[in-house]
Amino acid sequence: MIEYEKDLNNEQWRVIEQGDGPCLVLAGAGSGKTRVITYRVAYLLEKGIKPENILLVTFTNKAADEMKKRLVQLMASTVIPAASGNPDDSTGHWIPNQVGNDKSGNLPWAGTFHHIAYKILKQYAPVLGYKNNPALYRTAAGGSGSGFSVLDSDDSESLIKLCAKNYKIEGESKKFPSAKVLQSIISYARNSETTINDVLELKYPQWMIVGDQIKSIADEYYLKKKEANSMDFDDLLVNFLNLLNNEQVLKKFAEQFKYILVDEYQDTNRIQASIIKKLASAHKNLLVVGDDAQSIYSFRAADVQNILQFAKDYPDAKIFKLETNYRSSQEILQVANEVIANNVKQYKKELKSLQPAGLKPALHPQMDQSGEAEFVAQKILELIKNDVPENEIAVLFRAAHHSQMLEMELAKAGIVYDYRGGVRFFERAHVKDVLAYLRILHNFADTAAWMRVLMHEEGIGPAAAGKIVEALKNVTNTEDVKIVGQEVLGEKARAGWYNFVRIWESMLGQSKTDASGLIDAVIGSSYKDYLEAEFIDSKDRLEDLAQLQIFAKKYSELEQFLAEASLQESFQITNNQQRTTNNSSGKKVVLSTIHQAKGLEWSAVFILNLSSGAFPSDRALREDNGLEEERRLFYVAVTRAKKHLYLTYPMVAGFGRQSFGGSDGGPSIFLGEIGSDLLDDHSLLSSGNGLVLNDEEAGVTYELEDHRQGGASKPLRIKPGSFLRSVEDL
DNA sequence: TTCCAGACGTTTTTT
DNA sequence: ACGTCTGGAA
Repeated sequence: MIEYEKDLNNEQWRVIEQGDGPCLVLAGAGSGKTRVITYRVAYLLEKGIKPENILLVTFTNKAADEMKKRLVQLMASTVIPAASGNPDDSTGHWIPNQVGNDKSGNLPWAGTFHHIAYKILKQYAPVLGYKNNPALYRTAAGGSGSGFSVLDSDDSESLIKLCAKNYKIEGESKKFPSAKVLQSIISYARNSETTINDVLELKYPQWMIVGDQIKSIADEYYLKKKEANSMDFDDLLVNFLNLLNNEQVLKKFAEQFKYILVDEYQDTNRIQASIIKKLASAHKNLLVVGDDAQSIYSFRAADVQNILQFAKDYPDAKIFKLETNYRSSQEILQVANEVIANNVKQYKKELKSLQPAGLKPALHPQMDQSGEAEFVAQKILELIKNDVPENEIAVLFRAAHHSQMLEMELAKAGIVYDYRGGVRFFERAHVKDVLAYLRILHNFADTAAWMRVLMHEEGIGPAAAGKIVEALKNVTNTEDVKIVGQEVLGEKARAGWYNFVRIWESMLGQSKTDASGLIDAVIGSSYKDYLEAEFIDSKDRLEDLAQLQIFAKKYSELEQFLAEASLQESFQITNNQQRTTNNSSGKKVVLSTIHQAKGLEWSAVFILNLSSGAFPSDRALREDNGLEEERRLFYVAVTRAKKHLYLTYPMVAGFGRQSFGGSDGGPSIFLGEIGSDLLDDHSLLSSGNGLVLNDEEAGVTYELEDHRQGGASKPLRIKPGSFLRSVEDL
């Protein structure tokens, strides 16, 4: 019998034991959802289901890794019959292989939608007409696969920019959406399975006038991608779905995946739901887990309707609710419950805490952003002194740049922190540069990569690079590449071209499958000189490239390496090491956007910048259902906290940036949705920049300094007992 | 055509 | 405050 039963409560156990057929699990925040999924998989394996017959889809790579890790741990301590894996001969215990090594067959397929799509498309893309220049493309080991490139959003944006050039001029009005906007319009349309017109109407009404042009650009972009033998993130999903429209392919995979589990179902979009429906069509053993209250990815076309309508899509679905919360005190949950109750479209859930009574969440307005940062730093020191470990403390914020002030303050206070977010490793310019060199070798038709590589050379700009790319289309062997530039370029650009040829030749001197060796060739070339000449931080950049090389060593196939780099996979570098300093314990306070904090928990959580304009962000409010989504975001933030929750906001907007992103003064409307009895409200007891109030001495008039306008600070007066929410109240 | 300097507007979130 | 874009000079 299963030994791990004792870890579970009844709610959870019922889900794990549920029989076959479609099933929806509404898992409230902190209800142990990850545990339920991993235990369910373990349970299936124990029943004798083979790993390759189980598909586990997660939303992020991080989540996939986490699940695999937990599964390995779980399985290591559990007796699994021979049918499902490789039992150790002597003990009969299942011996897990390395995490992520799914060739072992011991772990089920687990990954993001994009990852699973890539894995299958790698094999079947030729069916959809993707293929590399056969004269140039040779893979080492038998050459399966079509050698397509995966474009990340940067690449796709620059390709779109190329397409848009021709249409911009035609538009009579001077205004035209930027490549970035074009990309998000095109992408949103594909992910939501709607037309460009629909998207414009819904999200970008101001661009409806150029709808026809945008449509043409989208068509041209589609062709360009095809020509470049490339797929962007959306193509991975769309093509995967198309592939499943092929009877034979569908049969193979629908039969293979006897059990399908989808995590974070509330964050799936239309295409993803369609894919799942196809894959589950044969066996119908589909378990989706999610919390509609935590749907925070609508900007990626995530559609809450998927989870809200699950029972309609799968009429015989069983529905379970997990409402026991293991994480937070009742005081914290009450705040979360009360705020989320303002949302109309949702499943009603009442989170029940298992924790003993605790502290009320505290509200601490501060004079301005620096006061807020100072306050947080001081409180963190206090918490640490009271034996809350550093890694049990997190500061969460709406947008990445909200943390700037705080970072300075933490550094001053000597608090070590770990920043989640910022420019991700594979998105750093120099990393992308080097990858581009490898990409042109792997997929000769990869226009985006060629442009990137060529434009680094002196004298070669967009025009010259474009000419070369055009000419390369007629080239059929690697030797002829060298003479292309001579034919189409003018005097000035040629020197740059010869320089490129030198790099190209040194790459050809390496084995084509050896990513690490190829990176060597690039780092050893004039690219290094370029880095050293152009950037003060060239040392850091070269260090990054060394890291990239170490990472590359794990791969025996160039194709696999490049794909995983594009999909941001299996590579967690300690982000921005210069932003942290070493301390002996290695424990660090976490700074994170709320989005990235999903699924995590800390003993103490600060939520910054809860001011109107910043959170909910003005921008989001302009969208349909924007307010409800922001509210869910707030809900996610609050439910990360186990014991201590601090809410702060600056009463004055920062200098000079009132009109943008930052706060425009006054508290977030979400704070107003919390009953005052639920909060430990310090609105009258704030101590920030020059602001010292004490409401115990009622009857006195307090003086405080107004630091707005930078210069001469003048005293402000406030009557004791008045409700000070923002400086405008003064 | 490229390159540079100054103007501009800009920021939510992720695969 | 920063990165991207535009317009003009080389």
